[in-house]
Amino acid sequence: MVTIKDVAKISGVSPSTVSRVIANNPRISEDTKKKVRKAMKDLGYHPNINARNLVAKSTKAIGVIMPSSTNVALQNPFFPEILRGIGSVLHDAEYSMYLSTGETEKEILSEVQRIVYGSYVDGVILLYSRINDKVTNFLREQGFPFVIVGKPYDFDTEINHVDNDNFRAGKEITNHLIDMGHEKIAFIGGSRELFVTRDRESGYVAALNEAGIEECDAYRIHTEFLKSGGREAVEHLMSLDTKPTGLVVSDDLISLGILSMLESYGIRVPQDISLVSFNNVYLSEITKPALTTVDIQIYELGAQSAKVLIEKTKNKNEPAKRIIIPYQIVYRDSVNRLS
Amino acid sequence: MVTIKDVAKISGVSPSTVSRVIANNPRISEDTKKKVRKAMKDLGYHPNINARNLVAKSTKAIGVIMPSSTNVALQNPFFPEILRGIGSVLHDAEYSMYLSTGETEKEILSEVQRIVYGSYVDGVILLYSRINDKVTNFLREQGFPFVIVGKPYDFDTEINHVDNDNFRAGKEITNHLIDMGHEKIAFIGGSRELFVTRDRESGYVAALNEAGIEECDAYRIHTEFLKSGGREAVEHLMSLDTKPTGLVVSDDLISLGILSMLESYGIRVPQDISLVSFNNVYLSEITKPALTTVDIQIYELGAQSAKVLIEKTKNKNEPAKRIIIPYQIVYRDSVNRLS
DNA sequence: TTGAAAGCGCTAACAT
DNA sequence: ATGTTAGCGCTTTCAA
Repeated sequence: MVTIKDVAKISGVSPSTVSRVIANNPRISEDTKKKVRKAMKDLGYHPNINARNLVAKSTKAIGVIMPSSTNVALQNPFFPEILRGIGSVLHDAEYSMYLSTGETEKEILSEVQRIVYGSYVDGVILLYSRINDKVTNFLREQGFPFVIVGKPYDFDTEINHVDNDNFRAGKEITNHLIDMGHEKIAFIGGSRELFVTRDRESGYVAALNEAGIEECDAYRIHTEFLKSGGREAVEHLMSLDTKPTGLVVSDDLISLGILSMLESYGIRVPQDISLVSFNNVYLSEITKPALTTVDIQIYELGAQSAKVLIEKTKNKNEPAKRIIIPYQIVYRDSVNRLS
Repeated sequence: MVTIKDVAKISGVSPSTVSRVIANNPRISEDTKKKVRKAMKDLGYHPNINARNLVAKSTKAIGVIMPSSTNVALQNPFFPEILRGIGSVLHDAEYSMYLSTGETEKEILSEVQRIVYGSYVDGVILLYSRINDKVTNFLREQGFPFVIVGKPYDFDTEINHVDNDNFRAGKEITNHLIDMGHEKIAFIGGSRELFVTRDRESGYVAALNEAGIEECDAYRIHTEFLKSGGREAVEHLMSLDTKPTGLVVSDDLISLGILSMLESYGIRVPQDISLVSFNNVYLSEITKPALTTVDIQIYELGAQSAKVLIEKTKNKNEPAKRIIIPYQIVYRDSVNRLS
């Protein structure tokens, strides 16, 4: 391994001068810089990150916590896309990304403790937000820089987070259905533990209320992701006396399952029932019909969270931020006007 | 920060003894170990990874290179799943994972050089395999431990790789179509640059040949992923005088697009045309119809590659391995017997 | 079984 | 503008 000393020897300066050249210290003459840089190149020198981190007490690395699990919901294309957003910002800032996947909360917590205590990273991005999350609590207690993609279950003025206005989005997309003449509108959401689900559902309820449409419990369904859940939801809805003519579904992935179930039942979208959903994952474009859905800008969600976190790691006094990424409704073919 | 010295002071031993306790050195008496461990716990001591790496000249970390890009193909659920497989093995081995995403080959190369030269990681997993890849070349020249998920374009006896037998899989799934009475079978694949595409296609061709079915160029289509590509493929195929009755599609994601296009044309699957594909991403279960597809065991692909790589980093003399993960055909509803 | 001392590669006062 | 020195937290000879 080529060290700073080798470079120093070859270029006839001291190690500290080499170090200063690396840091591009302005008090080093251009001449020496040139000389040293040449030596670095000739020798193929690259700084050893561990030595540097040791003294700098900073790693220029961010930990990303991705709740992996056998649950297929986490095979969501959401993740590669948000990683892409994070990665892009980190790359520009010359930070690295440290990815932790863990199945259980306990596993995740011990991972996080390891990387925090061991100075692996300067900050952490949480790609999930659960009610009463131990990881969040730990990070908070440690005063360690972190940011949540989504909404913290508590202390939301103290905790950095990047989110959409899911309430408003839920309301707006429901209103779209109402504007198109629908009144019997059902909501199909994922786990109630997740804030996204709750917020989107509240928006849905608010829209109904404002429009003077009575909401009914039978129209609000929570399902685990995908196939089986989709089946139950559709079966339940279709067993009702007054069947809905519109569906607000809280995730494109769930919509896929629903779409498939509806087809089994010979119910056509949008002719027989209209459907809107959330995320605008690329899949929503290639379903039949293509989905009218809320584009939540996943990439941006990732990019902004990385940006906020880096600021925070650089300046511990940076106040906690809440960043709301604007959404946009993408109108496609899954909604019909009810005449 | 609590250091080894603090622990030493509290427990009344020397720093080196503490270090030995951490390493669980057998020559330290159980008594001292107990004493030291208590002190570590009381103080909340955690080893500083950078200091350790610096002297150990090993990081117990693996770099994973994920070709991110705006190309939606990379929003493939394949990635979260393979990361899950890798993460699980790394976690058990107490390794950490560095994730690098890069848009261009140049960007990826410089990332890889940075983490290799800077001793960020002990080894690298490449989540892609391109023809004449600079990154592969670099790693090979450096003699740096790495493994490719897929097939190396060259030196495949010298390079660790974990792959499926895509040729055989392609042949077998095509044979399934043939067994079901199909003769006019088309192939729709992704980029020809990718070995997966090539191998699966070769398998398809081999099956036709063995069955004495003449292959024709008009039946072999290569498309970029998803929507637009799917459209062209279907339009082309349906403009033919003798339209195919069977389709071998090289990726579930492409199949989704194709399915959607076919439906636009009023062509029913499997009544009018049968379709088989590859990967068995969870989506293939919730399409209408559910897809008959090759389960390539994505999780296993990731887990095994991590395993091989860790072995290699621990023992540089470990010979290069080629690991073939068995596949399995999952029969669902997208194929009809032709009578 | 334990301690003392050196050193991993780098940065950052403090000198000059 | 550059060199000298100390030290980051840890592991590992070498000595006892």
